[in-house]
Amino acid sequence: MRRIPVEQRREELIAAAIRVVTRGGVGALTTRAVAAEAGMPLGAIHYIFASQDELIRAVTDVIRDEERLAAEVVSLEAQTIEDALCAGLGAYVRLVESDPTKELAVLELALHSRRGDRHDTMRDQWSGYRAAARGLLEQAAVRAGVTWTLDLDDLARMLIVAMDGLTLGYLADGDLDAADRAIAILAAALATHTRPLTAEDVHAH
Amino acid sequence: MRRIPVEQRREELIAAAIRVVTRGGVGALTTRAVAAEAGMPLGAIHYIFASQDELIRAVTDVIRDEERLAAEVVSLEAQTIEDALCAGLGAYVRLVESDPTKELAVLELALHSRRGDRHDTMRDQWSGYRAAARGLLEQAAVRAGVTWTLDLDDLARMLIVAMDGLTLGYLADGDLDAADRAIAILAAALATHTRPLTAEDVHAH
DNA sequence: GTCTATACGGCGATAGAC
DNA sequence: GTCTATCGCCGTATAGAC
Repeated sequence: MRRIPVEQRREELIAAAIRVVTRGGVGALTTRAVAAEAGMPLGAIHYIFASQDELIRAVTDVIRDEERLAAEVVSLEAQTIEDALCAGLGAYVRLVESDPTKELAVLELALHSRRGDRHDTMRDQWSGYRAAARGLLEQAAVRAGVTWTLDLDDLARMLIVAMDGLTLGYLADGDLDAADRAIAILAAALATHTRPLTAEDVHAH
Repeated sequence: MRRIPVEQRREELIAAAIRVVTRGGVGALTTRAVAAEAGMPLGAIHYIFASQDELIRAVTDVIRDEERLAAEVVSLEAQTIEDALCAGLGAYVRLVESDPTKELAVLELALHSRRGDRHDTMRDQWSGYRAAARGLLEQAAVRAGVTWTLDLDDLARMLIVAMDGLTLGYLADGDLDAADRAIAILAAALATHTRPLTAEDVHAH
């Protein structure tokens, strides 16, 4: 073990912690469990992370970045805004379906960070989600040749509200069909707030 | 203490547990903390609840019933569907605003119950929320003299999706104005799916 | 029936051996 | 720099005193 550089060891510990928290929830995220999962001695954690709380913080940050990355990968081939939104939200729900406990862990970590003196962590996390959503909305509009008629930040917030709600709803009953119906209603509603691009819009750019 | 009937003691313990979990989260919901909060000896818990898990389950159930009750109390004086939805959702978000840590605890408990062998608990809880939402939608429609043009269960699900998302969003950044703007978008969208009552509708009843 | 005292294990953290 | 041994704390659960 002596030769492993600190940075790699740090990453391995975080990866192990993510597996642990995914499997057993925040309550199971203990230093002992992480060390065992990573195949490292217990003490290894404490000269990389000053405390358990610092480890949890690092895990939360990594998961946030992973999720943001996943969102940016979504490529929307659909032509209309409504189809694009249906496809995007549908893909997201199926991501939750493919690994529900992971999403459960994300929510648990977020709520955990909201407690105590780390309100900022959750604020930043959701702020990042909304920024990603805003980017997707812009991209979809360009592709469909339309422009949004409501404030983009408000629409992005609406989209994240929907994703959060869909996540909780799916975790509760696992009803994928019902989620799709809710998505259809929502996509149609958001698509209402677009209009075709005019020459002036193009010029304004 | 000898004279206190079991039922009352049970209720006091649950009330104490709710205070504890509201204050410190699921992680703080320990038998010692609850006993101290209730001013009872540690042992008192274990001949009322077989285990800590049973106590947590009881707490979850009580909170679920409380929330359902709160939802049914909402009286909508607004005349149009859109106003009624705005008022109802606005009132809900302000309930979250008035006691964020309580709502945080509700979510933590739900996610906690979803882990392990109690998937049913969260399913039933959300099912109850949707039933209440369905009732509110029906009531609001009657008052406004309209009828819904989409499946009521789907609309009710949409409403709960929105409430869950709004809750998480508000907990993240505490932006009440932004929540109101999202609510306005949503209320307008749902109001789209109504039409005025006709003579046939009245007759059908 | 009610409560005390305690057993037992898992936890985070650290001092000190290698 | 790396790991082991251990401390003190806190959790659940229970055996037995009142």
